[in-house]
Amino acid sequence: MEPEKILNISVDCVVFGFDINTKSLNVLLIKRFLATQDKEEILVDDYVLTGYHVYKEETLDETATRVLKELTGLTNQYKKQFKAFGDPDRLMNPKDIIWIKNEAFHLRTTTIAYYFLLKTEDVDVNNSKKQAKWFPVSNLPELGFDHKKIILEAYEDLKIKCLSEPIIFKLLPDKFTINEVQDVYQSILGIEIDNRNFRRKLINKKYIIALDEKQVGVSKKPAQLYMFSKDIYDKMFSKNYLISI
Amino acid sequence: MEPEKILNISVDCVVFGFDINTKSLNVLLIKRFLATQDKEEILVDDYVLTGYHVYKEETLDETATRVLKELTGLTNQYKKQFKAFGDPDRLMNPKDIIWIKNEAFHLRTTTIAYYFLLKTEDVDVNNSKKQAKWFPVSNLPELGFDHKKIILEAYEDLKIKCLSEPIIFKLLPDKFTINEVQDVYQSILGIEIDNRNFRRKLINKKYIIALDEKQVGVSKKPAQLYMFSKDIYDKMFSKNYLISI
DNA sequence: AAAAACAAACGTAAATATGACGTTTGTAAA
DNA sequence: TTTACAAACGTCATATTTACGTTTGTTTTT
Repeated sequence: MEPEKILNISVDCVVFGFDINTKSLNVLLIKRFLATQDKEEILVDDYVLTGYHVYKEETLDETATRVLKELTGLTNQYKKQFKAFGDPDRLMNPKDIIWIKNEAFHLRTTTIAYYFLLKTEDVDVNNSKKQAKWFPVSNLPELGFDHKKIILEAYEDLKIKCLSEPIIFKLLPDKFTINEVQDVYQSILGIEIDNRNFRRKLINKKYIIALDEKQVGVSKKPAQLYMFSKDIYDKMFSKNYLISI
Repeated sequence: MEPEKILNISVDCVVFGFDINTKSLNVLLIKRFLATQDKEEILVDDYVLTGYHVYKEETLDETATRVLKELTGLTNQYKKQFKAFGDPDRLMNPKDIIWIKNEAFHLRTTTIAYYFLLKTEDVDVNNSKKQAKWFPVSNLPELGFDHKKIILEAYEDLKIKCLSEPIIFKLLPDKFTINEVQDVYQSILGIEIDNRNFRRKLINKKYIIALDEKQVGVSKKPAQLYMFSKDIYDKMFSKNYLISI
């Protein structure tokens, strides 16, 4: 006889980090643990996203924020809820059978998936209790559960979204060079962009502000630093949508 | 003492229908019923989205498809899962207290929200058991629960998405005129578009095919009919994203 | 001190797209 | 026939894009 199913809601977080040195878009993953009925923890040789079930008095957003903080120590990072995954058979692992009075119940876990955008340099990977590690999106390790699917859907969403909103700057430090912005686009979209045209286009945006500062400590001509002005951007697009039908 | 909470997962559907005659983007809503503890049904004087809880062996997509079919009889319509709503206090109504052995439990319902795109003319509103009715997005009635919020978030998503993907054609018959396409954009985005420029732009798209047919039964010069070729569109954008950084 | 290396930054010309309009055309109804 | 009117076509100035070539300003090497 099939065990009864008990509902469970969790949040899973795809943490995207851009590495400005290797020019690579990465995902932060942890080693997978299996908890058996006896609460013993067994390390399995693959990686998973971090997630947790939603607490009783918590909103979904709050769960995501909490999960990120526990993993990275960071708060106030850009996050987006992009998809819920709730197939009845999306399970799972021995932990998903719970025992009530000697009767087995299957947990059916629906997960609300979020992605975060931040800089790899902001995360102290070694300080984490969780054996967290960065992997390039283009070269993911073996992944547990349906987490590969979740990462790829987050990535697709990011690709589309970064073309219609200036979220790219969440992956860069406050002060950046034109070429660094180009690096992010190239890395996310997997394309080559002509630097001269890209440069002109970006500099002409009103919301890209040239600072009175240049790079320091580089062994070539140091590049001009810029910042992104959210204020100006918001004013420009407050009412009208960019029409490019 | 606070009653314990029991989890529940539902799907709610925002059914968008374009009315080609009134040139209006509408939402299909039903009168709200309240089921009390005694299973008596009380009609409340506001409207709600249609939704239902997710069956035991159902995927979320299947639930959405089922809900749409029960409401409209239609299958194979464009649908998109756009957001999960799961605030702990997002409910509620008397139905959301359930009684187990004289003990009250609160249902905490997380809803996975979908929107559908179709033509109002495809739905026989009167045939529906549910007292379904179309309302313009710009003039919604009093809405129950957090359904106004859900509709508005669906609408925002649609506005952005229709500028980056050709989903607009899901709101139109297979054969349409240029002006009808313009009507849909104007209605969704709430803007005026210059007809001469719009026309030129649209006709130049390779995936807009002129048919050997014209409108019939109109009392003015009958317009040329066109169709959208998904094949051609997919080939054009199969690999590369439209870069407009 | 001069030269080399090299990314940063600037420049240009042709092709294409856009925005803001005016004009013609084809059909049904008067 | 004529009229009404949306459908459909046309034009021109400006802006944007594409595809390249060239110069500049540091640091490192000679």
